[in-house]
Amino acid sequence: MSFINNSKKKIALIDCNSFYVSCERLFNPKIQKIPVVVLSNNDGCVISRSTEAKRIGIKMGEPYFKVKELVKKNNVQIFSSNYALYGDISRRVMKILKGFSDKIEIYSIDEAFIDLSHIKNELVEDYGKRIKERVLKWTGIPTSVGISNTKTLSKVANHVAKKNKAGVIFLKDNIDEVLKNFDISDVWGVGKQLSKLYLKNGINNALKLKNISNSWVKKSTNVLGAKTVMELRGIPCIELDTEETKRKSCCVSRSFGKKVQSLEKLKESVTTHCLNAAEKIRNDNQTTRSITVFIRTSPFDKNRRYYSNSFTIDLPIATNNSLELVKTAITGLVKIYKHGYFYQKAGIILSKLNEAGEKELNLLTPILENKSQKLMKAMDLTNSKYGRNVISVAQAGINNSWRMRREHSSRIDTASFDSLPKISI
DNA sequence: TCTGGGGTCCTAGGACCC
DNA sequence: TCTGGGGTCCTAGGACCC
Repeated sequence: MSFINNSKKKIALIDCNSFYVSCERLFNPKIQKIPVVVLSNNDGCVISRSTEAKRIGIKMGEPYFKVKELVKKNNVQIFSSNYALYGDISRRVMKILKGFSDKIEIYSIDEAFIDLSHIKNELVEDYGKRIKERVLKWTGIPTSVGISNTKTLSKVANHVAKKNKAGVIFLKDNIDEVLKNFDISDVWGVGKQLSKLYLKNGINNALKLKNISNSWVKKSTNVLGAKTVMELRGIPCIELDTEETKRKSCCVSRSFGKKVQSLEKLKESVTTHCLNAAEKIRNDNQTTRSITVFIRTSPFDKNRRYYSNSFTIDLPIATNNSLELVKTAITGLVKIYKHGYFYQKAGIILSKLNEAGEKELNLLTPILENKSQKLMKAMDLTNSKYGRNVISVAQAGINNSWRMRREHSSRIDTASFDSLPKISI
């Protein structure tokens, strides 16, 4: 029997405030104090809001067309998302965080857990403040820091820190008081379905969830539900994942700027997605043994019949060859395409990913691979040098009418001096 | 007119085997 | 007419996350 002393464990969650908005603000002094929102791909939904935008009632995830009035009335600045920019800023933030603890889990583009167990209790809040200050000073990105002894509690602490002036909370005493005022649906790991279940049973805040009986949770939910409860009690159940593991699947999909009816146009988009996915896994030195293609009409359109379908094809030999993947995906697409529908989205998923170079036993592989590998390498090199999709395949089409809308892009490029704000003295 | 995209993990159930 | 039990592996679909 072994004892793990968890009483000293301290996990910090550093979360960038309104991350995408903050990134846009770095390069645009005029939008510092006014309401700003960033839209999802295709200018579809609101996915990042400044405090000012939250205050005037723009909700997270709301479709853009529903808030257009509000936007107009309040002179809200709108941006299409620019993931190249956000990814770049994110890497800079994470690099700084790594300087504070090598036990770090980069949890998403805008947040990371770090282990601060080595810092004494009485110093840890100050340490959190130093992290926040350094990230702000070196990147310009504001963050909130929540510290407690499990990941779930540090999420709670972070929530509280976001509303707190200092922006840093070490949640150690009065935990129950905080949990009592913490909405059940805001608890990490409690989504729509679990919320519904808990509310039905009178569990409407985090404290009630913490005090629920073990047998009830196990019976009514699953292991994840039980883990959340334990974590609220201060017992670490969700380990810090410090390994930088490679992805297990790779999905590329897009909604269309305009609804698509023809098989030809669907082929163009599926081809484009395949090329991008193949490039991604080649970048990670991976190969795939299974490709899924899917298409669907809009689930929101009540006037037309809904159709959604997918087709998965297992590949006899693991590959990351663009041409081969395109060919396979198209045969799948043809099987599920139905004439007469207004398609809204298409995509592909590569799964059963493996490390490339783990050779399979097949006599033909070496000869076939050599030639195509050289072609792929040349393609990737050209595209990274001269811009994405400079080299493509004919099937992907050009000037496609189905491509996504992106009408509010700031077009900021961190590799270009032109993007820097100019100061006149 | 207009409603994102990319992941992970878990579970139930089927296929298969001895 | 009677028709086991237990194990593994795989997959699709659901729930959750940001």
